[in-house]
Amino acid sequence: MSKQPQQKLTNTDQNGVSVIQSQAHSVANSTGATAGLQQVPQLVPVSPGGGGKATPPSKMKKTNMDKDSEEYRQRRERNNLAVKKSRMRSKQKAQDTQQRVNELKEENERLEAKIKLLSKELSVLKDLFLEHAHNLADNVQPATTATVTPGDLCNNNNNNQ
Amino acid sequence: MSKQPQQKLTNTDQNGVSVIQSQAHSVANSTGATAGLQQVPQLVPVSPGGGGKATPPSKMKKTNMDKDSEEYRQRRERNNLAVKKSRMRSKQKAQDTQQRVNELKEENERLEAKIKLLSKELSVLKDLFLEHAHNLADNVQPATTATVTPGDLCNNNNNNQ
DNA sequence: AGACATTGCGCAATCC
DNA sequence: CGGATTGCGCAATGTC
Repeated sequence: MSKQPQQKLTNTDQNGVSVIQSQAHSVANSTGATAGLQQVPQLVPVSPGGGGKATPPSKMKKTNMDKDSEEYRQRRERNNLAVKKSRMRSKQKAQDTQQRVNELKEENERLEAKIKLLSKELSVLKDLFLEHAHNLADNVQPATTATVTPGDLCNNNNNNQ
Repeated sequence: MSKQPQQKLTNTDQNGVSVIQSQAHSVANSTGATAGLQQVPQLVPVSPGGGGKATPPSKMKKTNMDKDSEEYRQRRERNNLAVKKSRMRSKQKAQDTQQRVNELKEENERLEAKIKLLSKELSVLKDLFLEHAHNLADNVQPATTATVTPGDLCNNNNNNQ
């Protein structure tokens, strides 16, 4: 959804002239408001100084900065594609991460439940032992007076998944 | 640190046609309105004759798409700000999510360790219990196959992923 | 050194 | 009307 008028000429290469249609109007270009004020200092590959490394042909940067250049267009298109891909991946990753959080949260709950269960079991068992110790100490042997039914301890571990 | 001068230059015709306009002008750059960089001046010559601009009931769409329009520039700037903010937030959120994953993973390990411990404890106690039961059984009825204690039901807690 | 990947940013459409 | 989102293209930069 969210479709917007956008022409996606997937011109898979094609030498010769075409595609590039230039519509003259809409001259909106130069940053009008910015009446060419102080421009940010552009970092320049200066360095030669005292004969440093071999400064390669210090030509102008990209002699063909011409947007008309076919090569330029080609590069742009490629980059646009790459950008799209990258963003898609990024988004996907974020989504995955979010999902991971959910999964981990779920598992955490599960584990905590299990801990609770085990703790309870342990507690019961310990009580049982204590009680028994009592009985022994009292020199009494009422067989199973207490509610010592091992069954309670055994019917557990019912969690799966 | 990665600040780069940048220039804007976009054109997307409302028609949906990607207009490629080429203007072989010099590489005049401007507007470095990049994050927290100076670049304060940004005023356009105020409209002469005061500002009694009555919003014309324009039926036409965007008659004033003029980039020169002060209003336009203002809107753009505002939007740019909003965009920046939004993106910042988005990024922050992603980061937080990632961190959450890490935290959850850590906690998970912690919980699992605890489970392991509890399980072990439980196991030991149960064994003790069984042993004791055996003793009792031996005293009461020395049957050979009397080892049919409920233990069989209990030796289970050893399953974890 | 060329190609693809990332990233910051501006623009415009759209959502709310 | 105005901020918030989002898709997209551009250019600088990073990485291989």
